[in-house]
Amino acid sequence: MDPHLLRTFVAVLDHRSFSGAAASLGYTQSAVSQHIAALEADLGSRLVERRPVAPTPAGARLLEHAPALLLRLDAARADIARLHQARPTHLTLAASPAALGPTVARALAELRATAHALDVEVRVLGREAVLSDVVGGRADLGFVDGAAAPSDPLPMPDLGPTTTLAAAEETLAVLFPLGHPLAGRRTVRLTDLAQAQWIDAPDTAVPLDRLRTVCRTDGFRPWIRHRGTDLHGLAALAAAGHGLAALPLPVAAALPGIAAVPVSEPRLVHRIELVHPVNPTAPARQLADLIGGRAGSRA
Amino acid sequence: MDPHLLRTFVAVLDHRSFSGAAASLGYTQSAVSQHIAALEADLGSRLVERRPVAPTPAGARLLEHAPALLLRLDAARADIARLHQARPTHLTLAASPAALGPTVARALAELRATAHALDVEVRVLGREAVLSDVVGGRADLGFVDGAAAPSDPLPMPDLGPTTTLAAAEETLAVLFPLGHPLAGRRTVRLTDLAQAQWIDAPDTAVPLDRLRTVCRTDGFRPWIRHRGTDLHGLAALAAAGHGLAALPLPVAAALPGIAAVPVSEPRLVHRIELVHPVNPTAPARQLADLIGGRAGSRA
DNA sequence: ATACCTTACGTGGACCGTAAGTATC
DNA sequence: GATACTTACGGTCCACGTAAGGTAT
Repeated sequence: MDPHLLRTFVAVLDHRSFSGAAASLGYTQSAVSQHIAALEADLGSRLVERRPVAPTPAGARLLEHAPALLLRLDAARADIARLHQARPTHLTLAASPAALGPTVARALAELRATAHALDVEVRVLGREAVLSDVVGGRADLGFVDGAAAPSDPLPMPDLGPTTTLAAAEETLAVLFPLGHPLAGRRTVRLTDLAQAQWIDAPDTAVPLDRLRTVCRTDGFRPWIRHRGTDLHGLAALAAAGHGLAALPLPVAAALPGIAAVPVSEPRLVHRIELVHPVNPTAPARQLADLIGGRAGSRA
Repeated sequence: MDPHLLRTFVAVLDHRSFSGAAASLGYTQSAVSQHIAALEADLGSRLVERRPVAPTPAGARLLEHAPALLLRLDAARADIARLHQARPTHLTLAASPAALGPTVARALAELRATAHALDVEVRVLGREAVLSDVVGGRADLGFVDGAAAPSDPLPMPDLGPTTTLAAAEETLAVLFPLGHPLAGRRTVRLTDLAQAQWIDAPDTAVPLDRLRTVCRTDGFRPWIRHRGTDLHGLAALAAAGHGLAALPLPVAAALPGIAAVPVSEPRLVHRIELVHPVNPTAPARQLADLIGGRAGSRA
């Protein structure tokens, strides 16, 4: 179970092709074939079905472990790298789009007021990409958003040694096109909207499966899919009536062409969590302290 | 970062010796030296201080990742192995000593009444060993005990894909020697005992650092150390006045030579959690269902 | 017929053991 | 000076690329 073999295993199933995986990893098809054969021999099970390429049951099990293993391997390397290349004038943030609201912006402004000559970079990414950037050392600090019951934590995948901190709780809102019958309402009940047409925008809005979980329903079925992390594109879709989406009120209220209506039932908040490694860089720690001092922390 | 290198890295720091690690792994000292050198070259940091052998700061970071990585590697292998060697008439349980109380015993008896010819093996181990046996496929089901606030989960290290279930909540008790001034009390307050002499028996009783956490104090200092998983040995130490220990009341009450006094403050329970892989064997699933049906489950 | 994966084979490098070297107690 | 880790060196095995061989669409 060499990590290289696991990496090509994951790549093969990502690309659904041996040759595609080979190209993306800089191997020949032959090498990829040999990697998969070696893994299958080692584990004593066929892992990949060929033609078409798909995981067998055993392969599916391995797929539950392999990405986490590779991520953690990167995390270990990044943790050690951070020890001798701490650049105190650089700060790289990774954030999901809806996490970049007034709370984070204000704290960042406050930090820059005290620390001049701070070189800040912000990367807007999907949720898993934010976490993998933080864990892999490509970002000093991450902000991830989601919906949850008040003061409940967001569910986080296994991250290894990191620190998580509640950064903000905001009102959750639903985006309606301006002419929509509910667009004028002061509040809406999310459960009433379970059967509506929704935009499946897992990296920008609150993911639909998350809405299903917190509302304990199997509604919120996707009507149109939105990939990427573009809030205005999402707003344009919503404005044109392609479906509904859930966002934090402070972010939603600033979007053009739509009406943002707060959610009253069930009692939910839009929550932003800050994630940083256990040995953060100096500016990352300062920003975390600024936000933590305001919002209260948890392990 | 080959897993073999990580394994010898962990072994070297466990043994605090290159030659010791070599002996335990079946390598020569030379190979171990080369492994560490390869790791250090790969990560660009000295990881191990020699003479005496100890982790450098970078090595300490790696030590936070390496055991979890190796455990998860075993878990992946075990998950796949379980797919084609499910033996429906065997059931191997792993449990920490204080988890093997009446709740588990009764459920097991109930299972054996319905499933005849079931070949049961019980392994009593320390907490981490229980988890690593379950995750590594050496046990079908694990029971881990600990102290927590009522209906709070026990803190679990990263286990990868497993299912955890609250198996029982019992009264927490403190063991006193029979002549002790507090031995006759109906209840005691744990916070009053923070400065007492305690037995440090992390694999048998509730670990002292756990008591410190739930009581939010830095008391509960170890007075004598107890290694292994022997409840009667622990009771003998307590009976002879070598220190106090915390155990679940149903278990403590059955021990000879000591007085078991329930804890009234802070509000704590002794909790037992059941851990099993996501694809359990048939008997393991039956036992988990028996216990889950009685105690209520959680993700 | 043609992608696409597998197998055969040769070379270069990685890994381990033996043995000599070096540093620390 | 003894113990314990490091370095040098050689043999073996493994992993990759090239190229030929299957196989299913």
